Amino acid sequence: MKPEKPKLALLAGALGVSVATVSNALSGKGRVSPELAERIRAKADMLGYVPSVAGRALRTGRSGVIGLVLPDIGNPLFPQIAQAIEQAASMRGYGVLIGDSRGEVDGQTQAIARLIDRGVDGMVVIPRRGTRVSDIGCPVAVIDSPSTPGNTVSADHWDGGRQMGAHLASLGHRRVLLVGTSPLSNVQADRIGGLKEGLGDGSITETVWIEKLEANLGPGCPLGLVARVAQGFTAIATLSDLTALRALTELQVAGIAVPAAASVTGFDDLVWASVVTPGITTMRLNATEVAQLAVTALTQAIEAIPRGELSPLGTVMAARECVPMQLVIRQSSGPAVQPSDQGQPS
Amino acid sequence: MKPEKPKLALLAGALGVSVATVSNALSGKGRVSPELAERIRAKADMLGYVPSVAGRALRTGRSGVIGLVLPDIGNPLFPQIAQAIEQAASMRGYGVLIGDSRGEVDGQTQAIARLIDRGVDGMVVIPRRGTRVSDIGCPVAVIDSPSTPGNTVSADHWDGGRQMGAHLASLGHRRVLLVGTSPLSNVQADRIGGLKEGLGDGSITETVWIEKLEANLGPGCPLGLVARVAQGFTAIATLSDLTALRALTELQVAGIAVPAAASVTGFDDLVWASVVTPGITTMRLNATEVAQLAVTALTQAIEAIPRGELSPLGTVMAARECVPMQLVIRQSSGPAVQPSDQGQPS
DNA sequence: CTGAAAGCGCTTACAG
DNA sequence: CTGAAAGCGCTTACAG
Repeated sequence: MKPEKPKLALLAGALGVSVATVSNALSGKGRVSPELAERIRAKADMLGYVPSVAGRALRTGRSGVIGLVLPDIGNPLFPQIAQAIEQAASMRGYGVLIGDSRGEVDGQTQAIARLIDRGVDGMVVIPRRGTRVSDIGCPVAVIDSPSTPGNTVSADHWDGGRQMGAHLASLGHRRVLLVGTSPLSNVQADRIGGLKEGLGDGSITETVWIEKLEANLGPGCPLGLVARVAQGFTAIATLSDLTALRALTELQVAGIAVPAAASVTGFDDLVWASVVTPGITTMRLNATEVAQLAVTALTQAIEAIPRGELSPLGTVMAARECVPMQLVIRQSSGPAVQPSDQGQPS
Repeated sequence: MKPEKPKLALLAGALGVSVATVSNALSGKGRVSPELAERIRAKADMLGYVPSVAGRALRTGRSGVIGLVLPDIGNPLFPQIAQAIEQAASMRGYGVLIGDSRGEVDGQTQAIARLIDRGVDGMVVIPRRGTRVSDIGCPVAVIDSPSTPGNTVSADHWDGGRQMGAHLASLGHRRVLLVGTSPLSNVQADRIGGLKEGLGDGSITETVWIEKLEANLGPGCPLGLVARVAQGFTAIATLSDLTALRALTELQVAGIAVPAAASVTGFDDLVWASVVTPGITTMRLNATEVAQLAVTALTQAIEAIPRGELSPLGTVMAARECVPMQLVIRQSSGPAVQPSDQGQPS
């Protein structure tokens, strides 16, 4: 039923002009009289002509595809970022090829290599903790934290921390437990720094790294928050919504009311933050904007490469951008309880 | 520094043979003496030769890329599936292009069209609720539920429900509240059916659809579970881990101990199910196996198309496969409380 | 067993 | 303003 997928030659034949002219008309390179161009465009639409990506790629040396390299699935941010990247890319006419690191240590390197072999024009990489993206033969946009050396686009994790710290301080919290997973993460380090700044000098903080805790007590061990609250901590400021969830339920089960007896906060505004009771106060990450910046910077870097040249080794996009995070206040944070306890922090 | 990316001609030149022979040797089509083939392979490895996908695609009419069409981000299953698909595909030499439906109604159709225009050889689609994937011009593998008409690969959601129902029945639960989001979902309908079967005739169930509840009470409204427990329901069997989380925290905040006073179960074993206290009893979905089946069926369908032919309209893979789900018992389910209440279910 | 040649569908100097 | 021709890097009949 459906007619053969139309090629350039078919279109040209149907119009009685050369393929060169059709190509020029459709790519809008000028060189064609307005009337003819219009006729050609109309016919192309009518026949549903779409240029073959293979033909174009072979001729131009550009695939029109970018790669998206992600750390392993552990990061629940993945869906938002992936969706946002895809949307931003397709608005600019690029496809997005998945390059998953699979949680293996050198998975990232392999994923990058696979993408290069597939001929991507460039890639967006969200590096694994502690990894640096070294010179690879194509433009790269890195999404990480502002304190990452080199050019990256990121949310302003430090300022997000500062906002959250200020929020807690304004509620009267002076003794705050900070809970993260790994001190090696640039993102988490930024958040911690901002949190301390926002809480101000009058506050006492202590930091718990789950990775270390679990190395001793086993995965999924209790975080010992009940004891911490007894010690006088009035707020648990976590560095991710997943940790916040863990903290929230650990307290609830022990009969410690949130936020009446202790506040709990998260980061990123992931799906469950708003679903849980009480809703989790968190910092929203605007994935759409981060993706937009990354893709814009990347495609500009790609398109800046002169035709036919290979990209300079280790091209990294020129941008260094930072988008603000936004405080989302829900019920899990409230006024600090009166200090009714004289225990020392251990 | 790095040498030019080697092309076939370069390899051939370096070895003093024709490009045809190099091509034949590397593709293992026979036709080349074992010794020569070995020499060619060695040289190719040494130079790091990787065939240009564009050249190959143009010549063979195959892109070596499959599309992955996903419903909007709401589905937290996304990461697992995407990762598993990518892995299965790359094992078979295929790349994976993202096609996100963006949550719009006709986003799915648009995503499919974009992928076709990009020249994918076939695609895996996880359809939006109620959508049927109609004839599109390439092979398709659909991941949905076994009760979806047409060929699909899926987890055995019905049997998963049955297992969960049996688990609850064995703990003495006779009055179980079923909580899902939408009755239009094939997956959820299967799970409900299985649940009822597993609970057996001796049980009373009632079903709550969050979509309807929220249409009246607004998004994020309480599920009214406290009242249900007072009515004598001893278990809340939800159809997803996100709903389980919502139920769990709603009960905890009201001081209803889980599982001492009521059990809560979920589905899919998503990341938070094991992080929360108490851990959520759930049915694990083996995304890796589902993806493997889908990709295998898809690539077989692709490779069954004779060279140069376009795929028969609306080719759908031949397979209809189903992988079992696995019960994961955690602390959120326990023995039913003694019936101490004579209220009628409303 | 090996090679010369054609051609996949485009885009782009170059002529006219 | 328009067209004829070359060529991007492969694979595949077809000859030898």
